[in-house]
Amino acid sequence: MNKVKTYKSDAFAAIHETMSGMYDAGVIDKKTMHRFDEACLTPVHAFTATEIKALREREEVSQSVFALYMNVSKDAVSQWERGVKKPAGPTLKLLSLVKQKGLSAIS
Amino acid sequence: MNKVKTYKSDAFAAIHETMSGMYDAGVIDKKTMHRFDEACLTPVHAFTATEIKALREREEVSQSVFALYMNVSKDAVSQWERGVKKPAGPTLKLLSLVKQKGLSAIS
DNA sequence: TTTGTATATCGTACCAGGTTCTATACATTT
DNA sequence: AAATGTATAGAACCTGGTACGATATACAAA
Repeated sequence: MNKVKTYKSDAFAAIHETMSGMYDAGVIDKKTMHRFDEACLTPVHAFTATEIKALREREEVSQSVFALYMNVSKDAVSQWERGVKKPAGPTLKLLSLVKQKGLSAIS
Repeated sequence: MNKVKTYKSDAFAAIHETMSGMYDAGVIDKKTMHRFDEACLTPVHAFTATEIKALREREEVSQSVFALYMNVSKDAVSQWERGVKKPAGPTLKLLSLVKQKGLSAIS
């Protein structure tokens, strides 16, 4: 974390570089830098079955196509929307990305 | 899939809208439209343990921070890089996104 | 009407990925 | 010397995701 990362030019990159510079300059410590990384992440909250279905229908795709984007089976999507299985971990992360940035964010 | 989606203005959106228009006009059928959706997705290939470690080090973050981005435990990242566990499904999708667009793509 | 396609539900069963816990080791920091 | 950050290691557990059918509906075309 000592070097300044080579980011694509977006808001996040700019802020991160600024923070990295502050760390390099000794203005903030590693712990703060770590907490900053946490703060930068999109919050990953749980999704209810109906929320997932609403999200998919907002994107106007079928369960099959939605499954393709998420890289899961169509059965998985069906089970999410019926409350049979509850997505977690990386799956929640993907759902959060779609909710906040749209399907194109993960295409 | 009948209506044209309200996309953010990027290349993918433009192409997708064009394709949707072609579908609405009857130029292409549903099957083609579906195959188009597949083609638009970033290919999700498997990752070896060393590839994952190299990817993380390219982004210059620790296993803990990388785990935060992926929304998994730090142990999970460690297991990936040692070949103990092999990520699949949604996890592979996230790794692919990071590889092709950088960590900022999933922040 | 009949046929075919696309979509979605339902049930079963299985596998393995991810979690949690603990312990160890090393380098850096204070 | 003590504390912290990073990474490895192994074990047991749980459940998410997969795969296989079968069923049902809606809609368009033959």
